[in-house]
Amino acid sequence: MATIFDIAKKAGVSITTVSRALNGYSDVNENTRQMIVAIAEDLKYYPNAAARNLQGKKTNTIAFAPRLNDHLEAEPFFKEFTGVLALASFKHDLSLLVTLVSQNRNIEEVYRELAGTGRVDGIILADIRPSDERIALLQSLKTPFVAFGRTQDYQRMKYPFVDVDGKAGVMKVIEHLYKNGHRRIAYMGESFTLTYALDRYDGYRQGLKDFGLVEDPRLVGSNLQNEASVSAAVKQMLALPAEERPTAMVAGNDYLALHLLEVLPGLGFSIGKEPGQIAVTGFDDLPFASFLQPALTTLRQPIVATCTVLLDLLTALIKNQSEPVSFSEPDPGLTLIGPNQVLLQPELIVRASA
Amino acid sequence: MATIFDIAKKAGVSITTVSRALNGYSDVNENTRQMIVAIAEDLKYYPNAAARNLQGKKTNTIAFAPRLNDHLEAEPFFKEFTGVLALASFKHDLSLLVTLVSQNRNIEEVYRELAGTGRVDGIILADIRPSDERIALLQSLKTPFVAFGRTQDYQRMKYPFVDVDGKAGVMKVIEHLYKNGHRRIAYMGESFTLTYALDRYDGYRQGLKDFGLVEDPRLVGSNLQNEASVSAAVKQMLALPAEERPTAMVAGNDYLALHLLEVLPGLGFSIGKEPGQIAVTGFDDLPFASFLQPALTTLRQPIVATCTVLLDLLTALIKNQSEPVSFSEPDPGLTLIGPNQVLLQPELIVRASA
DNA sequence: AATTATACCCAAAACGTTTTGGTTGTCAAG
DNA sequence: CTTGACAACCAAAACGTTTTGGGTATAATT
Repeated sequence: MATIFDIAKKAGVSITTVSRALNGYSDVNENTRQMIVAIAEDLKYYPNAAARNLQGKKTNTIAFAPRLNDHLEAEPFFKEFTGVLALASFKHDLSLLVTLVSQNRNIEEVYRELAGTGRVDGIILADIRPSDERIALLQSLKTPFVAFGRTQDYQRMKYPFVDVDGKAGVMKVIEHLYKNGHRRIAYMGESFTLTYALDRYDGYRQGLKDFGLVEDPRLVGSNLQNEASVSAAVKQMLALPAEERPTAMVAGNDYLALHLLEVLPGLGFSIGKEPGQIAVTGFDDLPFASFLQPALTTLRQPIVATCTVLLDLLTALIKNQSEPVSFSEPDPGLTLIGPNQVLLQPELIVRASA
Repeated sequence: MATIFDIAKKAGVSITTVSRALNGYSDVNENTRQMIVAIAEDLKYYPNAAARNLQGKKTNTIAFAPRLNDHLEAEPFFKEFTGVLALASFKHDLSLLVTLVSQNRNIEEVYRELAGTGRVDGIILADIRPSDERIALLQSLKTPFVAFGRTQDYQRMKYPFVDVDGKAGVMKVIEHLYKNGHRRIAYMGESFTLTYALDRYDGYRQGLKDFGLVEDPRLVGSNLQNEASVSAAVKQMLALPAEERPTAMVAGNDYLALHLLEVLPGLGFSIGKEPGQIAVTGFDDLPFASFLQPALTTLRQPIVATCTVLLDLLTALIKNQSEPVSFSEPDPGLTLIGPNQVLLQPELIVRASA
């Protein structure tokens, strides 16, 4: 690999001049520059990223460092999200460093290593919990970062994030179901360790309240993560006396909804919006949702918009523009709920299942 | 950020000793080491990655640098693949640097930058073409790399790769169709710039030949990439006299098959394996394939096995074990067709559509 | 008592850049 | 003829590690 020294020798100038020529400084003669550039091309010179970094230059790389969930229920969403984020980064001319963080590993260590040691210019967090140590850590490290999701104390902590309004989303679902005549609506929830899961459940409770329904604990499943647990929860609910059974089931994500579609027919229940059928809804609108049988009524998570805004925020922070930025893809469902704190609305996609 | 100097000062030793203590060398007293480790923890010291790199140390990072396709037909596969690769890298304790390479950008530049400048320990290529400049380039740079897919001259070039045997796969499909009575089988192909696409088409031709069928150019679509082009091709084929029409359509990937499922009913044709219906097959077995209506008969691409083997090969190369390695997930469908050249068999998944 | 071995430590070089704080020479203005 | 401005260049420091090639005690061996 050719270095700046090789070029300097060949050109008969100092390495300073080579560096400045290549970086477009004005204090080098145009002829000299052209000669240097020609030699650099000839030698196939490309600057060593590590050396450049060590000088505190930008890496043009951002990290995506989600905490890995033990249950891989969220894996399809992870793949979708990562893919979209990679494409979005590409549009900003950034590389994406994907570093998964295992649960049991020392969280602080991982993020300090990412933040403080010149590997990346900024970090995107995901899988935020109601109370998440990582926020304060990254703030103290003064690394540009944006979270996908928020903690409970987001107002006080004033960190930048993008979140999808799961609560409002599920409330829309409840409204939809209520208007279709449903009065006994069950909630099939995932593990409640992450904020978004709680948020969606919150939407369920608020939705019921708004329509004067009371929450029946027997109609709430939690910590569901695979077909077995869904099946168990469903059986319990459907063992209730006919008039106490749910007529609709709101799932915390598309995968749980998918399991419902698999389990219910086996128990002799039909799924759909007709009277006598059980209505089922999901959350995310993953690519398979529209192909399910019946097609799944769900909330579409605006993944592309999310990634776009995440990157808009992060690149602004990296450039040290602490002021709120304007977004490259302004969205009707976008609200600024604080400085650099963005809330996006999921879209209710009504299909055949509810 | 604390540096090695801060620790040295506090401990009253030289930076050499700090470095060696932290890196587990034997020439430092156990008491000294413990003191140094304690101070390091206290100061929340984490070594600067750039500095370490500059010394030629490993980065524990590998790059995934696919060439971006202009048509995004392959996008769902890209997402799936990237996600699985990230998870696989995680299991090897590696970070994954995703760098998309745009078509029009100077290819050489990108890969030289990745390879020569200490950002990553190795590279995974994808979207290989029959003749692909990148292979020779990376070989000349002496960077560890593995390709997903192969060039035409893979025997001569002797570079490591993992490929899925698209030719054998499609041949299996043809056999399946033939045995179900089909004699007029159409092929709906994507753009043929990438090797795998040609390979699949090759399987189609060979399959026909094996069963004594002759290829009818009117039954071959190429360069299909969206619903419109699929629709046009289909209409042309179905405008043929009844006895010359295809009774089965083999698509080059699941997305094209999906388009077929959308287009055919609108033209008054039913899809399935019954006489009178048109049989449709895909390739990839993306997550949605089983949910299509009718469920798609397709070839399952072993993405997890592919990524596992890619990483087995790459980590071995990084460790300088040029010898073929043993694979952590030995697969029945795995063949070693050359040193470090692995071929995996796709699995025929028969569902309702054919 | 002199030599050798061993344990422990360190100064300086090296990695390849960018940045700092100059110097030198030329030309125009005074 | 002097001064100042400007263009063009450069030596050295800096970034934070690891590695090289030692050194200096102390203990063990002759």
